[in-house]
Amino acid sequence: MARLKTTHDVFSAIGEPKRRVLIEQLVLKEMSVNELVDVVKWPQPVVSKHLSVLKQVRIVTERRQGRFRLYRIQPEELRPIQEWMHQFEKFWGGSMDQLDAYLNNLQERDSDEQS
Amino acid sequence: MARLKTTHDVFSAIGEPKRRVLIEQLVLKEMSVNELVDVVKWPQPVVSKHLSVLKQVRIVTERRQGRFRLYRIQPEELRPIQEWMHQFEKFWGGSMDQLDAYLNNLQERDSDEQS
DNA sequence: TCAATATATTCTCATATAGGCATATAAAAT
DNA sequence: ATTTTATATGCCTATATGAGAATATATTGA
Repeated sequence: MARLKTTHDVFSAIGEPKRRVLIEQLVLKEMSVNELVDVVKWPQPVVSKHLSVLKQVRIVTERRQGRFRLYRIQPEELRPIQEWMHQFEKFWGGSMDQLDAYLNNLQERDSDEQS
Repeated sequence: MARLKTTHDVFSAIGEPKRRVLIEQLVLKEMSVNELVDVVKWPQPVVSKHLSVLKQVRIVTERRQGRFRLYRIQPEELRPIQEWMHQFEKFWGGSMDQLDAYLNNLQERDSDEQS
């Protein structure tokens, strides 16, 4: 037949670049729709519609507070993606890049505390 | 205006479930089109078309060998996704699941060597 | 050369949106 | 009650594209 709905699949949901931008903002902090509009500079309905998709796939939740609707990320819902990515890790740089990065980070933090 | 092409974006490319299935197979080993058809049981043109998209975004490369075309995964191309996912790791299970797993692994290997 | 095999391409159709615009809804403030 | 503020919805259009069917292309073999 034709294409399939992206609105019920986490993988497709993050396939849309604007939705990734919204996610990147909401990772930083819970925000209202107009706060997001201020940041991304898209028309409010565009933001609301993408949020609606993200809400349907449960990547975000909505919390009402007076006139505002506060959107918050639900990182657990993105786990399937992380898990799907595991299958590639064995190909990557000695297979332990992330660990290296993390250890380096720890070291840097240690030095910071000592200084 | 309207939607954007997925054919030039790694994130959108893996948004399509059938393409993820093909990737999952090609991670295991380089395969020809008909080998893939045998595995997934879809019409050959369907497989070829999805491979074409994956080739355009460079997730796979094609190598000709006689009448066959062997497709091989290019894991580096999926790195941007892995990197994008990093931003969520701090939310997950003590924030250091993967590291914990790795350290445990190291320890086990140490014990093995000692035994 | 001709047939067989392996794969890509073209054409068509159905459908899923992304975004624009206008408007509806809902809560708060006056 | 009326207005203002915050957000969602509905309608419309353009376009992307997944899949089916038929066909084209390319390579090997007889």
